[in-house]
This record gives sequence, C-alpha cells and structure tokens, in this order.
Amino acid sequence: MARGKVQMRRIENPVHRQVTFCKRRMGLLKKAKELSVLCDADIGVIVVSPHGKIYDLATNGNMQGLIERYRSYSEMHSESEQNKTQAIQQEVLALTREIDLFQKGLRYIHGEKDTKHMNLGELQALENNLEMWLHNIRFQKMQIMSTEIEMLRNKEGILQAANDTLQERIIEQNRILNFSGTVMIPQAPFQLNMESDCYL
Amino acid sequence: MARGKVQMRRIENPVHRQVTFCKRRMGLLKKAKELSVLCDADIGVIVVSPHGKIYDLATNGNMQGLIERYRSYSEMHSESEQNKTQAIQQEVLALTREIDLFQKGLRYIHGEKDTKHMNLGELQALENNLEMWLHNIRFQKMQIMSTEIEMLRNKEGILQAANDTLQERIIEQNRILNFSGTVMIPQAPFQLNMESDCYL
DNA sequence: AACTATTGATAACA
DNA sequence: TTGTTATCAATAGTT
Repeated sequence: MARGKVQMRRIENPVHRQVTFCKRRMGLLKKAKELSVLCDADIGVIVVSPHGKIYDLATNGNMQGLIERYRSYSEMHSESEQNKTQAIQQEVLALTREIDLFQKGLRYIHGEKDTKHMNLGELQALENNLEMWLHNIRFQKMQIMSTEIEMLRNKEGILQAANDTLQERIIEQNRILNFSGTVMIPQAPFQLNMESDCYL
Repeated sequence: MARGKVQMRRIENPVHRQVTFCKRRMGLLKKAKELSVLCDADIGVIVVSPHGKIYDLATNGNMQGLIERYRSYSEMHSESEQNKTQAIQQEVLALTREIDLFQKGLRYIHGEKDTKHMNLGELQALENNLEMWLHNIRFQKMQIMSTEIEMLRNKEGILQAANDTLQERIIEQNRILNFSGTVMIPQAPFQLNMESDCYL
C-alpha cells in the first residue's frame, strides 16, 4: 500500500495493529458503501475487533432484514444450518437424558433409596455403568482386605497347631504321672474348642 | 478510480454496472480478508446483487456464529430468540464437558491407567463424584468384611487364651513332676510364639 | 491526528 | 467473465 509492501499476516505490534484496524475498517466500510451506491447492491458488513467490539454497516439501514434474506438463501442452498439447529436440539436432548441418568443414579446412591423415579432401563444402564466404574476400585480394596484375612487365617492355623502340640504334651505328661502314680491331675476340660465353646 | 474519477452514484449502463459490481465485490471481499488477517478481526460480509444473488464472506468460516454475536450485541434487550439459541449452545457446551468428564473417568477406571489426558480439575471432579457414588457400596462391602475380620480376631484371641491356659497347665505339671523327682521331661520349646516363630 | 511516498484497486478498453 | 494498463484511492510509516 504505501511506504513499503505489507506482509499478509497478523501485525504483531499492538499499536500498529490498532491503527491499521481503524484505518482499514473505515476503508472497508467506505468500499462497501461505494459498491452499494454504484451497483445498486444491498450490503451488510459486520466487523468484530479482537477485543469484541462490533462495528457494522447495512446499506439499506436494516441489518436484520439482510440477515433474514441471507438465512433464507443459506438454508435454501445448504440445509446444514437448519439441520444443525435440529441436530443441536437433539444433542441437547440426548445429553440431558444421559446427565439425568447420572443425576438420578447419584441421588439413589447418595441418599434416598427411592427408586420409583427411575425406570427399568435407567436402572439397567446405571447398573452397567457402575459395575464398570467400580470394578477397579473394588478390586484394589478387596486385595488389601483379602491380604489381612489371609494373614489372620494363618495366625489361626498356627495357634491351632500350637494348641494341638500343647495338648499332646499334656496328655504325655498325664500318662507319665499316672504311670508313676504319685499325683492325679484333673483331666477335663483343657481342650478349648472353637465351635463348641465360643459360637452358639 | 482509474482512467477518470468516478461519480459516486448508481452506474446507469447495465454492462458497466455489472462489470464494476464484479470487480468491486471481489475487491471488497479481499479487503475484508486482509483486515481480518492483519488485525485479527472477525469479519462477515453479505452482498446482495440487484438480481437477488447473494455473495458472502465469513472470515472465521461461520457466518451464523458471527450473526449470533452481532444479534446479541445489537439486541441486548429482546432475549426471545437469539439468547435462547445462545443458551442452548452454552448448555450443549456444559453438558458436553460434563459427559466428557464421565467418559474420561470411565476410560480411566475401565482400562488405561493413562491419566495424562485428564487435567487436575477434571481428576478432582471425578474423584469427588466417585467418592460420593462409592460411599454406599463401599460401606456395605466394608461391613461384611469387617465382620469377618472381627470374627477371625475373636478366634485369634480365644486360641491364644487356650494356648496360655495349656502352657500354665504344663508348667504346673512340670512342677509336680520335678517335685516328685521321678521323671525329667525336656522343657523347651513348648511355647509357640506368633512373632518369633512364624513371621521373619 | 495529519502527511505523503508507495502500493493496491480499478475504469475503461479489448 | 478475464486481462491489460493508465490512473486514482488507500494506506504504512513517519511526524
């Protein structure tokens, strides 16, 4: 343009960029007006600055009408917009249903046991989801607790074995004592049995 | 502009008008693109020819979005139509984010342990959700397993008590035997100790 | 914001 | 429509 060719890329210097934005924006709107007048065209221009400020021009003075014309034209030549709106609404519906499922499940899990507000399909989906989600955490928890149970069972076995050994020793001592005939030691009860003594 | 200054009024010659329309229209769109690139602005241009043919340019590739922004700017009071659309879009965004969180969490829980695709906030939200969700199930599981652990600990205590009783009885018998002086029974080891004998 | 050397746009023509 | 070119308009860098 002037005093040096300009590279067609974003002007990094913010001051230069702002000045150029101002000048070229005015130039663009002027060009639009000129085209409109010279060629009897209907033109709308919308410019949004990087900071969000909006400048506009509608040569017929009615941007809304122009937009409506553009829309009807756009929808005629590509049904994508109309379908996009429909698709968006359907997407909202689907997402809302999905969220709703989670919400209901959350409510159910969290506090109220009332499942009357969930139908069978929702409960089935929730169950499937939770099953997958819980698998990992459940597994870790189980591992830890299983380890402790195993350890306790080992203790139990060891103590039982010690108990048995001690009983055998007592029997042997009693046999010797009875043989020597010196002293009689009462025999029963010295066997403490889990099932008979402690439970039921 | 060239080969003679042009009067700023409608070109009556239809051929001239058509040629000028074509050239200036291209020029206008080029200027718009340049302004967009140079100044990082978002620009939309709609040109309607006298015959109703529509040419357009949207520098961000989405004229509808630009129009929505323009409408929200120009009609900040009538929130009937465009704000509804905006609200729907925001709703879609929020719901999508929420679903995305669940999806990512599901992926995490389900198989891949790669958490690099989840940021801190997402992980935090997921953790909070799962914590609430798991609370009930975890509680039930814990109750069952705690019962078993408690039972095993009782067993342990009972067996230990039996063990102690049996040891006392052996000591007593040994004392009697030693006192009578008839037979010497080897003393050690008859105390099986959990810590010293079984672990490490 | 104003100035001006240059570049870019384009009116007329083909 | 497209291409050429003489001319004018827009504007980049500077003040």
